[in-house]
Amino acid sequence: MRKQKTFYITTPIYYVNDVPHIGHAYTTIAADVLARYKRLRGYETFFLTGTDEHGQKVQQAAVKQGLDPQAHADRMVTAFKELWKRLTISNSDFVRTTEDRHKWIVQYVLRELKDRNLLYQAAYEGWYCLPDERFWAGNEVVDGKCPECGRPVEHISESNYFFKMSAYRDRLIQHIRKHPGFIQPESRRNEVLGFLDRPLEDLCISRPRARLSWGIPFPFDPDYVTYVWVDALVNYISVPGYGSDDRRFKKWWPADIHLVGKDILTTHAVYWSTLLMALGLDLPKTLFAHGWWTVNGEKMSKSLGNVVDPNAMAAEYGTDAFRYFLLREVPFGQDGDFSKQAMTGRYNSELANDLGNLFSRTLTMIEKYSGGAVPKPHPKAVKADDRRMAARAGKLYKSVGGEMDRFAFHRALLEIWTLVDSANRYVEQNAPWDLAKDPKKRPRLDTVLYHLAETIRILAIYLFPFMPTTAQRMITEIGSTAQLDHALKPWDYQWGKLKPARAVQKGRPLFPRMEAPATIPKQETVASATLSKEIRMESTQTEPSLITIDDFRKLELRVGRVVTAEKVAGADKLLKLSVDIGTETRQIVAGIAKKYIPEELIGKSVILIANLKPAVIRGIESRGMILAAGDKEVEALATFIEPVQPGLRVK
RNA sequence: GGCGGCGUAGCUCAGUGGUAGAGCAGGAGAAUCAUAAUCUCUUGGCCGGGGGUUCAAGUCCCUCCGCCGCUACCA
Repeated sequence: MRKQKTFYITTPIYYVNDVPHIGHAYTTIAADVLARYKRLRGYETFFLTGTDEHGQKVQQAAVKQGLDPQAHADRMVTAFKELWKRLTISNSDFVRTTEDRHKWIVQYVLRELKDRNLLYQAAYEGWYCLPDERFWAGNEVVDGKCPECGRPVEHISESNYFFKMSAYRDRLIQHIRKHPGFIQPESRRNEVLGFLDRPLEDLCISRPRARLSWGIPFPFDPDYVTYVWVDALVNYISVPGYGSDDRRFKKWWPADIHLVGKDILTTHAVYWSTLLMALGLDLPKTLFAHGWWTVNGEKMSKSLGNVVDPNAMAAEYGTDAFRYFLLREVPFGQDGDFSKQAMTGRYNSELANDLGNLFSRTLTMIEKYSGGAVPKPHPKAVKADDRRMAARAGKLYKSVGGEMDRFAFHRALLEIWTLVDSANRYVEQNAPWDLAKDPKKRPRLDTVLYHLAETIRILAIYLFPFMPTTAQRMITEIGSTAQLDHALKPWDYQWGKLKPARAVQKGRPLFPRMEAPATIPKQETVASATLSKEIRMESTQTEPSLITIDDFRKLELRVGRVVTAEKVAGADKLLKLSVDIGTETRQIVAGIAKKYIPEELIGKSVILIANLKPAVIRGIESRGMILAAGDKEVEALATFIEPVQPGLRVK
């Protein structure tokens, strides 16, 4: 008997310091798509996700809320579990690092490392910021101050356990060179190799209990808890049975793929790989680092208040449409931008118009012209056009499979859409409404309608990993009894398997068209973007990055009208402006000369911070500041949609 | 600073040394089964600048400009 093919896929376990956002959703959805795809193709699949619950930040967050760390973690875990349910995530298990089954194995791993003589005790030295309870590397410290809070740091030395990571540097480099697919995408692989070009140091894997108690105790030294990364990474082997169930562990390890965000690639590529080497275990077959999402072109952050809530998106667009967008919009591995405009654009044109409408028109025609049952095709009425459709559908098995196996989700969807597009063209070219007018053309009409129905059945199979609910609906409404959350037989993918004569059941549109979001007036985005930038600067000082309305009120923002503008001699970026703010005319120096020529600014309304401390720039006094969008270079001045009086308060 | 990558249509990007492409957006038309959804045709490029190799360069080499990523022990 042939051995059952297996597939083991993981997401990172998510740190419970944060509520789930689009980044968490992205990784997990991608993993779910792969898991469903593999199951459909007959692989026994183990799909693991979970939560990482120990460590300093969790402890701090819990203390802040007056909670026990475990209680805090319990609360956060619910948010993740509920989100995965809502996003139809089909994980096989959900691990929490606070569970005994995991803690136990982490201790087993530590003992194993100790027995193999791979641990030693030494002093960990570094600059420590006491209020932040955080270490900083020498090059991160700015003038002896903490780069995060600006308070002085002290050089301290504490005893810790170190893992002899440095010993594995060469082996790891060799492994990465020998297995080009180990780290993907290739650019990330190069980064890791670049990282390994430099000396690799040993890894400090303990924390003194006196400083941090929320962690897994060292089994052989009660004064220490385990460094969270070691704790967390071990989940990939603790759950499938390392140290507890050899047979099960052999079945699943090495993992086929660890899916991670690009921010945690190094920890996986280096810490995890060397730990596995130390334990004498195989490395995972693939480590794939995907990109990050920005929102409306901006970095997502709490202080900007633009964090995308996956729950809200699923509620607004539907889970399947949200899943589709995330995987279709951006080549997997690259960064992407999320915006409601882009989301709605793809939703309407690809899901509602192309796919949803194809489905709708097909079912309607079967109802109208065929009494509501899938007609039987007539062999003699089959034409070249039909054979082309069947051939196109047949090609998807390989082409979609190839792209999926390369983790090129957007290309897999493009492949699937070639069939959607062909089907819409097929409808136009064969015009069933014309065939229906002539009873003699009945065989041809039946054949055309069957081909459309069968195309939909096949589309549903390929769409299932991406949009499970929609795909199953398509299958059911077209009159098939197939269940897509099970492995299909190879012949199920073949043309002609849809049984005729079954009644179709047309339901609500798959994807009702949506109103495009009103385009955000440019000025509005600009103003808020620039404002937030100011706020961001301040907010890095304090722990909760939100400001209160009172903080905001400290800014005296006023409408100004530019009266004169001239270049500042000897400075290529500066303009000297005089700005009418109603009660007076202010002289302001602004760094906008690369973008605007002085003449075109005269008469323009701008937003001015009126209570900014005056500054002297290039010997010219500047009393205030005008708002503009841009990071390093100014891209646009903030102004107003309606004409406004100078001096008016902006709030 | 070091290492790596990118710069092609309004936007997002594809492009093995051999006549510059797709999707979206824009323009024109056809059709009426369909969620006004579809289908056909179409406008639009000093391929970042300069230099070189070659019969031939978006593609190879050099250089400049611009943008981005990595540069570990908080997760």
